[in-house]
Amino acid sequence: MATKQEATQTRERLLAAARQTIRGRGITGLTLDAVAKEAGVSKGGLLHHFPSKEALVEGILKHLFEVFEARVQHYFELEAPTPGRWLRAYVRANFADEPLPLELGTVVMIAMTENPALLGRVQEDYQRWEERLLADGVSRARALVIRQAADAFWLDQSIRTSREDEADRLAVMNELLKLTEMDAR
Amino acid sequence: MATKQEATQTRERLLAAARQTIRGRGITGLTLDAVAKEAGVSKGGLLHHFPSKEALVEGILKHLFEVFEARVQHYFELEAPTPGRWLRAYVRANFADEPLPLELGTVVMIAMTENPALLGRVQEDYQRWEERLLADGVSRARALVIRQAADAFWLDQSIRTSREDEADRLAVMNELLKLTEMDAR
DNA sequence: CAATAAAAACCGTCCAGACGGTTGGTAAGA
DNA sequence: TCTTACCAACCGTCTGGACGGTTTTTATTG
Repeated sequence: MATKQEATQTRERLLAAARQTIRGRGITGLTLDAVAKEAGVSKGGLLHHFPSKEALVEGILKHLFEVFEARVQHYFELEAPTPGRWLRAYVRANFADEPLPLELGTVVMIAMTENPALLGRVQEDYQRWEERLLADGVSRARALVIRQAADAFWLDQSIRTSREDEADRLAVMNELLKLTEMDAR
Repeated sequence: MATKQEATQTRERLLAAARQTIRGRGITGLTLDAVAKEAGVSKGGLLHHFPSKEALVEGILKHLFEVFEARVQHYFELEAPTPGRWLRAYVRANFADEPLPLELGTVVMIAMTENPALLGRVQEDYQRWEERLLADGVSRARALVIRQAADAFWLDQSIRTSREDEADRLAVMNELLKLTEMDAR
């Protein structure tokens, strides 16, 4: 029963449950009890994989970063090898359908306001993206603007109560993609 | 001792204390006890002014929105009456020095993930801005991009550990201001 | 201008449940 | 036999909020 494979599965189930808990119960709803219950695991079991809540938050954070990074990579390969390629991939990854950014934003927020030290540990990844995005053949200021606008997508999407913003979403994405090309350095 | 004026002062002290609590103890650190203690008021006193935690969050939210609105108004009056005037005021308000946006973002986040109904109540204000920003003589897509990028400023600033990003900050702001002018409709 | 009624502005205590985390165990594979 | 993977019960503290009291302000009279 306790094979290594099943252990990893449990770990992933716990991470998935944590994400679901955030989606369903909000920031302060992310508690050990809730996550354990959501995953169908005892709290002791949860604490076996993540020995503290901080460790759990860090786990979610790292996992989401990894998923997001994979997404960027995916879109990068589909993108034409012209200046702004990384930026366009980054934009597309943010505007992809699955609601990853919302959870990512939430967890980043928790970490940010509550445990800056933790955030620092994950920041290396962020730094790597930053460098790629800024050495992408687009002016620094323009690149920063594009990244910021893309980052804010989840925020924006969450504030406006679900109107049929599909058109706007595409419009914003296309505008950002265009901005990567109008400013080749 | 408890004149109407001082009562309002207490209310404002409570709101200030709540903001300070967020800054100092993070999202989950925002508790009634903590706020009351920070304000030097009993918990009963706090609950007199804000009969529930939800009411407190709503109070902070409304207050911050008001402050921000006043800021936008202020910068609007300084701005040249050419297309993109509201957008430029909005950008400047976001990039102003005082660290309002971080708390705003935090509270919006709490409300957003935890109590969407509450957020809806404050959304009228947001809607008003939105309309102004979109009827500003700049194309819709461009306007949306600019607003999003401005919104994300606080997020961005908080994630990157205080490097000397002052130059970047100004660069981003100026780029956004420029983008309001390059796209007159 | 008192006298007084009534409302508003608080305080201090208490509580039931939720919180993060500990402990002592069991079962199974290596 | 030792380690890994888990469970169930439990602990001390904190949580949002209820409650009853007390003091101060305001409104209403005579």
